[in-house]
Amino acid sequence: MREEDSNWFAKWEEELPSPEELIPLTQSLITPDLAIAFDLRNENSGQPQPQTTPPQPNSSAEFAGDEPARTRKRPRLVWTPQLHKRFVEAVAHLGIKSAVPKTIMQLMSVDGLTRENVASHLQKYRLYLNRMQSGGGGGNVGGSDHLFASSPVPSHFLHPTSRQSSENHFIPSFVQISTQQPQSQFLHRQISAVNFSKATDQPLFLARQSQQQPVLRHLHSQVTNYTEDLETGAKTVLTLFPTRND
DNA sequence: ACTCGAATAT
DNA sequence: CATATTCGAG
Repeated sequence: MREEDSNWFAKWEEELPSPEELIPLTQSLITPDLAIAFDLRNENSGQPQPQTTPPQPNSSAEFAGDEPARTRKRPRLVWTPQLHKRFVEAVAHLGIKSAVPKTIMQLMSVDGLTRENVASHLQKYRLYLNRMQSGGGGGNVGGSDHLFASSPVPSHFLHPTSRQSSENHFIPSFVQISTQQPQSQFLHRQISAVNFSKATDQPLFLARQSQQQPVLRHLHSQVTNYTEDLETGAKTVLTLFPTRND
């Protein structure tokens, strides 16, 4: 079971779009301590950067003095099943009602993913949901919902009957710690510290290594078992995402 | 000023 | 068809 986890992650990693640009979004959330703790070094120590990146309009004259404005033309985002899955998970945790592009995007925490990307996908996803409840339970799978069909639709997505506000049902969070250094323990301590100190009121810091900058987010959460995994491997990923019963 | 979201464009 | 962009609300 654990292998599966690492597998899905590996795949997920490959899916990451836009390797070049980062959304500055959360940088301000990064505390000095964490910044240090997660000290990202892209020393390609063992993990190359595969990225099935779509053709990027990057030829050769791009970096120069010109700065990588994020207002550049990004390649079309391809919603792979993995990406969509993450999307669904995010929506599920936010609650179908309160899930809006910005929040979803933040939860997904996918490098390079924009609010527009999510908005567009969300629009389509909603249509899919409607079309699905209208069509009744009769499983008429039109030939075009393959992507959406690839990820199970949480039950509460379909019934409008109130209830099920779901917000802090589960704690969506994931942490990627990339460290092959003796830092690992130090790292997890940092995380714990942050988590515990603010646990009462909230935030836990989510971290994920990206190209050059760490992306950290805070969510109210109760981290459960990351230490375990952390100790286990040098490079570990733990996801406390859905997992109802596990 | 910002973000949603339906409509529209590519 | 899938994704992007536009643009009028709130």
